[in-house]
Amino acid sequence: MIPKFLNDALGFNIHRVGVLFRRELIRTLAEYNMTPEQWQVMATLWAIHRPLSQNDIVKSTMKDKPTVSRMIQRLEKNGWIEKAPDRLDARITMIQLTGKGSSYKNEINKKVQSHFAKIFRHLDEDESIQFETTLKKLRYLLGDD
Amino acid sequence: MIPKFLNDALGFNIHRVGVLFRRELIRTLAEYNMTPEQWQVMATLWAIHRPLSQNDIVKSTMKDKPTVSRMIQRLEKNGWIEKAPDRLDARITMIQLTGKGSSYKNEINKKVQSHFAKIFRHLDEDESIQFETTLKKLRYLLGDD
DNA sequence: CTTACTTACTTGTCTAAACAACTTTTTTCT
DNA sequence: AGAAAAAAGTTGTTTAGACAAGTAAGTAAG
Repeated sequence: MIPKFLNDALGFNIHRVGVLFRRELIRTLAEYNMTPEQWQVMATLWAIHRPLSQNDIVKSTMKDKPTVSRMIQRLEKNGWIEKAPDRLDARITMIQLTGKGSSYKNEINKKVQSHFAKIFRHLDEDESIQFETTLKKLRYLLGDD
Repeated sequence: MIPKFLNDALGFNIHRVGVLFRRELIRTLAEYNMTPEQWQVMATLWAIHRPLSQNDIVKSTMKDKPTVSRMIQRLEKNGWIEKAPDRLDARITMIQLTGKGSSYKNEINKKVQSHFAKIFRHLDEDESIQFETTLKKLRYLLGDD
């Protein structure tokens, strides 16, 4: 049984660390005019190597449809991606990287990687693994599939 | 569907758990027409037992001045708090609970407590403590005072 | 076939975070 | 005392999340 004060502290600290983490990432990505959330979408496209429907992006990013819809509009406006209607199903909009979108993959990912690494190199391996395990358990408990 | 490197990134998981946690809290608080962020401000006022300046709230909630300014406007509009100018320093706006704001303390906090408890009772005590320790270390590393 | 349902996506509204720029009031410095 | 700096709040703009409601296209069922 976890003491009441600890429950509070856990919820509070998770949120607080998440906020701090995001704030640093904002500054890391600012020079590319890209937000952490947009990076998340780009990282998915970079990883999968093929066009994805908006709905695929909804599923893989844990964002809702309106949020993805508007993020896609902004990524398109900034020239990172482009939309193409699906040939077989007119409801579907496929999203693919532009030349610019593809070309920045390594540069941006390298910066983000070192942003992550800068923080986590201070944790030893056991601690990282344990932390990760608990996070994944929490994700599961919170119904994240 | 989530790219593996992303799924494995600690930073990503921290954020994801934070988002899931907040989502549940939104539903817990919806019946009071209160957001998790507004609850955070109310919880601070409930805990301190005396009026706070907006700047005190800025410091204790890790939010910036514009965010707090507008949150205070909404909390006031919904009758949870009221503003009063400071007698000695005309720059300062003191924030205090209304009767309504005070009266809901126990009811709302109880709901939030059980929201937290529902998740964390699945972690044993050692795991909770280790997790908490790592979170605090990360907060420190991220420059949170 | 056409009515109903489902899927994919968009639009609108509200709240919040980040950042810049601003006003007003107080403090500091010379 | 007067100018400069700092502190406390506010306002504006952009992005994002949550939720409700909508459109358009495809599927299923009578």
